[in-house]
Amino acid sequence: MTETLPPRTVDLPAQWNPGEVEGVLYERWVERGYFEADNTSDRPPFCIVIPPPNVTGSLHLGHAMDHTLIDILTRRRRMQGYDALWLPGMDHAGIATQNVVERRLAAEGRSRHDLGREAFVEEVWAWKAESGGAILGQMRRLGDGVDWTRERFTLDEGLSRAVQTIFKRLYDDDLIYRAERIINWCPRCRTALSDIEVDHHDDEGELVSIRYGDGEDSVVVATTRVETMLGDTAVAVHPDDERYAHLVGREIELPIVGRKIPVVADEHVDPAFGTGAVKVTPAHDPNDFEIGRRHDLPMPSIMDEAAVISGSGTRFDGMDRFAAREAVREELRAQGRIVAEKRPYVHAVGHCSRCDTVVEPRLSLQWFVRVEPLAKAAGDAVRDGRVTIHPKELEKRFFDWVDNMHDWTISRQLWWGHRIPVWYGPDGEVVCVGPDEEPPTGEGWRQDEDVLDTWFSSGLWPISTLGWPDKTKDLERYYPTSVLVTGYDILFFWVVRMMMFGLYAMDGAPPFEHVFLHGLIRDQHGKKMSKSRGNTIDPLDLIDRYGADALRFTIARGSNPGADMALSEEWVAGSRNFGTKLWNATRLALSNGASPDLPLPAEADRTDADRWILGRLAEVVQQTDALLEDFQFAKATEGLYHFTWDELCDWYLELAKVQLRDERTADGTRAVLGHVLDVLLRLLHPIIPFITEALWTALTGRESVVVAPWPTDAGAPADPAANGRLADVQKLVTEVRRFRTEQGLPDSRRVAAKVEGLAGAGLGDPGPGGAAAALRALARLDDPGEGFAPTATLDVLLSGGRVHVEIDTSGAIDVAAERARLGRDLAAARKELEQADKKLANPKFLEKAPADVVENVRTRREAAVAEIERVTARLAALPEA
RNA sequence: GGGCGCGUAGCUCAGCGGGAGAGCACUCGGCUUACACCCGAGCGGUCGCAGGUUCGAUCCCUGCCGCGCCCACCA
Repeated sequence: MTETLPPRTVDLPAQWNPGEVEGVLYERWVERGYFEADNTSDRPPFCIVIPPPNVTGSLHLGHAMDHTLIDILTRRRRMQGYDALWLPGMDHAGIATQNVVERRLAAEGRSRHDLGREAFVEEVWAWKAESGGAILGQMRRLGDGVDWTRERFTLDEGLSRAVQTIFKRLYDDDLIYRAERIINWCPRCRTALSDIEVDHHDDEGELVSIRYGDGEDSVVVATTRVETMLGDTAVAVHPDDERYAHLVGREIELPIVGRKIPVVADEHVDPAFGTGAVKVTPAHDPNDFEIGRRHDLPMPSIMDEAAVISGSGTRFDGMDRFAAREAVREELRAQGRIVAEKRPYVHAVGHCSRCDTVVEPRLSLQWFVRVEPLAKAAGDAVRDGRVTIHPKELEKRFFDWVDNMHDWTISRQLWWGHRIPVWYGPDGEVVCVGPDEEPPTGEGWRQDEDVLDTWFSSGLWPISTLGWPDKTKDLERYYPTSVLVTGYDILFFWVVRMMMFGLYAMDGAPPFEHVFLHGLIRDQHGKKMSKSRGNTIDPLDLIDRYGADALRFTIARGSNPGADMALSEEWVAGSRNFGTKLWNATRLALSNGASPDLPLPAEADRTDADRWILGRLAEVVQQTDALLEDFQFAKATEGLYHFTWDELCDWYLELAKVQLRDERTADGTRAVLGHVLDVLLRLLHPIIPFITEALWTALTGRESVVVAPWPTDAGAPADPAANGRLADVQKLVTEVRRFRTEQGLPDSRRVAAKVEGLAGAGLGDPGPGGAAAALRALARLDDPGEGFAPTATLDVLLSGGRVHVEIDTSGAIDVAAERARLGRDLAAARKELEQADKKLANPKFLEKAPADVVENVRTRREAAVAEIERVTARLAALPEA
């Protein structure tokens, strides 16, 4: 037995006040340099790319999720001895940013065109500095260890250089080209969009069939976009379509416009759809454009950049496209050319993903990335295992996308972003300027007006933040980065782009080894959060009211790989409650002198409860470690939650109270408690850093749990015999409690009881760690005294045998309640018996099922039989109601 | 139109071949010297429907119904 140490004096307030403490702890960690990486270190590197928050005004739950999960991974790695580096990012060129400023201007009745390019860019910078700084400051409240200083995220100069470098390389490799193509055009943003920035959803439109030409030379075509007929330059039919064979090669007259247009034969036309004839508007439809190219058709554009009819040479010039649609249709109707109409006609229409304006396919001169070789490299990196996607189910989506990706439109007709580094000379010269080259000067030279897609620069994040294109120490040490954590919704936008550029720029080395894709946070009913629905939750508000740890714990606990999570305030409150529970458990332990510095009792001196909790601890350590390694945040968190609450607090602490009151076991219990809490707090630290810091430092007196080692080997191997006895004690206690409740005995009232059969059931230990002591304390029983007159008896079947409890309830027992309770037990046992009998009566089951399964059923049957016997006897012994 | 996923307790979700689980909500009883942000006990489910495979199916297969997401140039 170890010598008794005086209880440690502790300074733990009765209450945990996250609002007061979290910020202070965070500042302390920063001051002590815990979050700083050291590229000269010989520790293994752990580098993580942080998704740039979209600057739209405030922190939202998506960011909170990214940062919480990233911080969990990183804190664990630090504890494991890694040299961890964050690559925090800001979205530099984002359309969202520009949109915010444009909206602000619009509110004042102005537009960017009133300001001019330079003033507008200034405006955006100002806004970005203000809001971006604010957002990043808000991030700190989550406790992530990111150095969010201005210098860190404003890598404008470096990023510009990286952008220019990669552009030039791709251009020289013929992987960037400029061409006139049909692209997605947003008439409101007045810019080109890539495919991915277009959302398709079903809209109610109309399908109008129009007769072109007259008499023999007439054909009926159907369209959902009547107004585009002003730009028609042909009618196409399938080459094998006999109905129209006679028309191919002839010309028919286009109504309204009066132009003669040819009928061409093209494989693209589906003879089974509609009339089998299709109008061809090469400048306003991607398919028609292809047909136009194959047949060398003219491609007149009949709309301007705001989607207003223009240059058609008709009276419709100057009308908006939708107004023109009606006007043209009515004109055709007046001419008797409308053959049929279907309205509403529901069909998919593309919308600008940012402003929801209906996208207009538009023929224009744009810059493109020739995606095929880059996308193939990205696909191969996953196929050959250089990059792993978690969860694996999302791999297919990744491959489908990467293997079928169209060329990427990278030019944007916006003012905020990286300018395309191409200069045009007075005689048609085109010069792509590299980062260390001087752009040509002189009369008539001008730079391309367009800027690059935001994802072009964002795609460079893992390399540009490490100093690329220079061969820096950071790049050498931290590339490829370890993990990318982000929502599955930007897999294609961002992840794929980073992979394409990273692999290209770094000669086949991918930008990260693992991609972990988390789900989206939804409201309590699983609905998408949106301002219009009014179901948005402000993470800062939650942090204010419940603490950052509570929000982090909630996010971790709900974060099943690839699945969305429903978040409600109740969940956050529940997490806060967990923190409080942990706090109070530690307070109890400390006030009883628990410490991890005390030596664990020798094997032989351990009580069953000690053995059980130490065994469970070892399992929890092993399990938590494995789950976090596999990005299973929810399971890891859930496991810790149940261990802490259901096992440690509900059972071990209650049993420990008994052990602490007895000299023989007090010191051992202090040691076990101290040990278990020490390890548990370290396991929980990545998830809830603040409260664990406060508790762990109080418990251990050491510097900080941030730099404490991650537990790998703790507790003790499981002791099945002790576990079995403890399970019996738990069952015994629960049965007595159940009986008490049914009999309406308040918990506060201790009742006298005589317990027999403990020794026979293997629970004969009379000491503080034994069943009798536990039963007295946890089931609130007193030893029988003078004049003990039992009024009720209770039999409990345990694995080791039957225990008989006689209880003095000081009065008649509630027979009806007792009958009801026993009745439920009997029903359950009979059902169990029935199921077991059914199986055992089946010869095929006995023949084919594995031996252990059969054995298990037999055991259960025996238990059921014994239970029925026990309950029946009890029922018979009860007085008549 | 193609692909993926989901339908398990009132709600949100785990479990995914052999005894139906958690949190919240609900009912009853308790301020038992860590904790009422708590403790104890309990109620609650033909595991979407119909077939099939199997000794055995919530779990595997097929079909259907309902829901969601992603992708898509069919007028």
